[in-house]
Amino acid sequence: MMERAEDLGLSLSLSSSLTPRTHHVAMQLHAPERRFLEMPLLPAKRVCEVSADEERSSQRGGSDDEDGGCGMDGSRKKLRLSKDQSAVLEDSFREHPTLNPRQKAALAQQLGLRSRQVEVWFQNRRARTKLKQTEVDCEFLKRCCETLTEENRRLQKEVQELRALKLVSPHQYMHMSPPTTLTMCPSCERVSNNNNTNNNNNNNNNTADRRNGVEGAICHRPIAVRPQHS
DNA sequence: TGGCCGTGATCGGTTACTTCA
DNA sequence: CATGAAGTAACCGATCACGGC
Repeated sequence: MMERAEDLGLSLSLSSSLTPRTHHVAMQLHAPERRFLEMPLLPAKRVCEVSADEERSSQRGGSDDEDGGCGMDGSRKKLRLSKDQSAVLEDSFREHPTLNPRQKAALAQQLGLRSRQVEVWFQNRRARTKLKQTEVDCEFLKRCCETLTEENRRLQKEVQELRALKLVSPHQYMHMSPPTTLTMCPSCERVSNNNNTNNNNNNNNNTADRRNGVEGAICHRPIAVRPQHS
């Protein structure tokens, strides 16, 4: 039998390869099983307004009870999960950020919730995890931008100084060693020595990318190396 | 007591798949 | 058999709204 997407070690993040569609495809592989689990045992509508999702839920959930948590006046009554319930859901989420119908039903039964509630909890959890991750990524990129701006400022200043030196003292300029500061990428810290070549740079790339993890993926620029004087 | 925040619930849209004419 | 429309299920982002602080 095919493995579920969540069983393949895929996790939710901005860079995750687990797209909704790929996961959906995985879920679809369980279609017969799903149809069995989702037999409408209690198709009756509730007294209060029934939304499209809720209606789907009552058709899908099967064993869901009738109490959707809304009063006779149609007002929402907010459910608060207990600490134990939250802990179980969190553990389960860490294990698989998405649930197949069987897992959802089992979890719902274990916690005494409707499967729709478990489903909503996971949807909200995924959305809010992604939001947090976006904030973290944003902060990281902001810092990167600041660092690069500062580096750029410094390098421009250095270029200015070198140009000035070239005008004032061409002989000294021609015989000075290349500035090492121009041979290191500030974001991925790839360093090349003065007699390096592009091949050396490429050899360093993989190592640097591995070392830096996500950060290594930020830098796609060629390393700025001052041309050697002939 | 009003504002803020965390969070459960809802809404509307998208996509992939199935069924049927 | 191929095909397009309709139906269904699952998911998502945005938002609402309750309840605690």
